[in-house]
Amino acid sequence: MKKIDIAEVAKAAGVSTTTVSRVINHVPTVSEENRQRVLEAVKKLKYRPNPSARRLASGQNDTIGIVIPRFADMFHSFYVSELLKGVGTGVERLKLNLLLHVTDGHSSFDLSSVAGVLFADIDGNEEQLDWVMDQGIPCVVTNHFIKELPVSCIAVDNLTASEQVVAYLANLGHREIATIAGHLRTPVGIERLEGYLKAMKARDIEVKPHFVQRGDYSGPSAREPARRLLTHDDRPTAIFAASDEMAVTTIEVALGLGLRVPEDLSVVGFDDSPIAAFAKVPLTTVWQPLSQVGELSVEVLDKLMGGKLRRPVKTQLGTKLVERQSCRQTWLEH
Amino acid sequence: MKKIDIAEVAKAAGVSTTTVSRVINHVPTVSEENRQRVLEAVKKLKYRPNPSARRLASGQNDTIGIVIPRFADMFHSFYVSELLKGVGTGVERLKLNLLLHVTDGHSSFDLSSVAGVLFADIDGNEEQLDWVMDQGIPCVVTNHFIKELPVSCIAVDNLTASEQVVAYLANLGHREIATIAGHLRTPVGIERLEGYLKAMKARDIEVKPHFVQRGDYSGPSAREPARRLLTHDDRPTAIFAASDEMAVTTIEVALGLGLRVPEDLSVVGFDDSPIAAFAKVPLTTVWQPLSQVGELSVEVLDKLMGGKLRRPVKTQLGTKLVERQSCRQTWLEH
DNA sequence: CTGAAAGCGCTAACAA
DNA sequence: TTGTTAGCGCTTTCAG
Repeated sequence: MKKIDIAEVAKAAGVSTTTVSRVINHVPTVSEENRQRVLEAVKKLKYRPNPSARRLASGQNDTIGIVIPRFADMFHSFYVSELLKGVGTGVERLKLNLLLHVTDGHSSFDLSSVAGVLFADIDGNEEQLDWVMDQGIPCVVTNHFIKELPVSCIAVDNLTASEQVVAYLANLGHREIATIAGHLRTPVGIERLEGYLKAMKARDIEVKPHFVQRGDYSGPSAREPARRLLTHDDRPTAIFAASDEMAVTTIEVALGLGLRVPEDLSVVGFDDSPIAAFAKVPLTTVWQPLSQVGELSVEVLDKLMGGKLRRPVKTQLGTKLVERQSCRQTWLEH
Repeated sequence: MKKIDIAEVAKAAGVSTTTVSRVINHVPTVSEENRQRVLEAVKKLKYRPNPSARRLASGQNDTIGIVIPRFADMFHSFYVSELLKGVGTGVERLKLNLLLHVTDGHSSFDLSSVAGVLFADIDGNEEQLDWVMDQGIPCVVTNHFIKELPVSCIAVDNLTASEQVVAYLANLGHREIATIAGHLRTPVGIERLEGYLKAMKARDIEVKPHFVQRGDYSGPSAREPARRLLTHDDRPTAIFAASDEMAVTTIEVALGLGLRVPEDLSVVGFDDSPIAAFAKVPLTTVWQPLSQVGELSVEVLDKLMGGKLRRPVKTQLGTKLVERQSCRQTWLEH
């Protein structure tokens, strides 16, 4: 079974390769008769145009790469699924192809075969980003707002989101508001903490030293911080955790200590991951427009590739506080 | 800024294009001196070989496509993340590229640019599968065990898994075991129900008509079935739900009805999704080797593409029952 | 509306 | 060890 190329089809249809090419590419200047003959030949021979040859000849490349750092934990899984949903939508709408690369950090993949790159976060992929930028390949970074580099970033506004959480809690009458922060080596973690600090300050609420604890977003990492907070003489009436996992763990610790949630303790999470709704106490948390981030990123990348955008774009999308049942007004506590 | 091709580099390095090609492709028969000169020229000119030209000339294609049906619900998200983790690993190990296509069902994507296709389930993608098989493109289907078609399938052994659930429950002393099945139009749903039925029969336990209820895997879909089961005069002491979401909902309904879990009702789920561990009552459920499925699929596909495999492979991977706190021995109930 | 011919950038014999 | 020379399969002028 020999391979069928455009010439075979042309021969079978009794036309030139050019005409076949025209039919394939939907160029209108082909007589209906020829078009039919070509279409028939294509079907009969099961002809499939060679994409490499196509791209080579037309000098085009419509595939973008997306690099995703290690999927380890649940947060990343949820984050990635949501992001991918948006990216998938965008890619489909713009008729692009998506080359996926799940990286463990340093494996260099064939970024060369791609017209643009999307970094789903870059924690651990800094060198790859550098390389891509160095090569002048258009790229967009999501979830990681990089102020220093002239690169496009699409992320969620974590700072404002955290401020809103504190505002919400304060409106409920809370003043003893503690936080369990996430990793402080990434912008996300830093911003969530800063938002808390800023909002507290804005309301002239004192941030007692032990009110700022740290975890790493994972559930177990919040166990100790939560215990410290809740067994302290001066315990908070509300805790803002930088992830839903940590919030859920916090609730568990509280319950284990004989505290009632939300009666004795209000808890707010971040992410609105699936566990939030199913948790022992349905969690009030921050929803992020992750799939929008994905879709927008593709759009921006596409423009970048098309040269329709000269300067890097830096965008932050808003979040929404979703109220469930883990918070309560202080004056109802008694 | 003109485009740099291999000829430019050759000129700059004072060698032929062939030599440059050799250096790029790590062909050993190049003098150290020339190699260095080429490398320098490459760096100075920021030369990046054109992947299309490369593939065209070498007649190779090392990218595989993965098509993922609509991500709608949580189950799919979790399923996809896990699968992708495995696929990512496999692809990296085998030095393949991964073209991702998230489909809403019928959009035809550029499967032509790919040497093999992985279908992450095919619910709703039947025509695409047909087309790919028709074109003779190697492919592997996961999660969906297709007996009728000569196509490779890698899936989880749902039948045995369900049998084991019933066995587990029976060993705990339960005889009044009901089930809330999932979609019965896909093999997964059917197998989970069949496993239940088969195991019940094997133990000579009567399956009362109302003991077989149906949902669609989603949490809300189990609400009515659970209520029917639990408000029935002849209510079961154990319920096996075909998904964790449905199991969690079942627990909620039971709790709402004043039943205790696991004291008055044992519940088993399926998937071991993240919500299982965080649920109100930590859920005993079935863990599936999803990432292994992904990795194995890539391996099989690679062999298929390399012609190292003539017949389609049909493999079922085993599951594991993970015990948490939603089940209890019947004789402890009183 | 159609076709001949000139590449697209690279690889792979084949010589040297 | 190196270079010459054909293509790889398709698109795209440019005449007709």
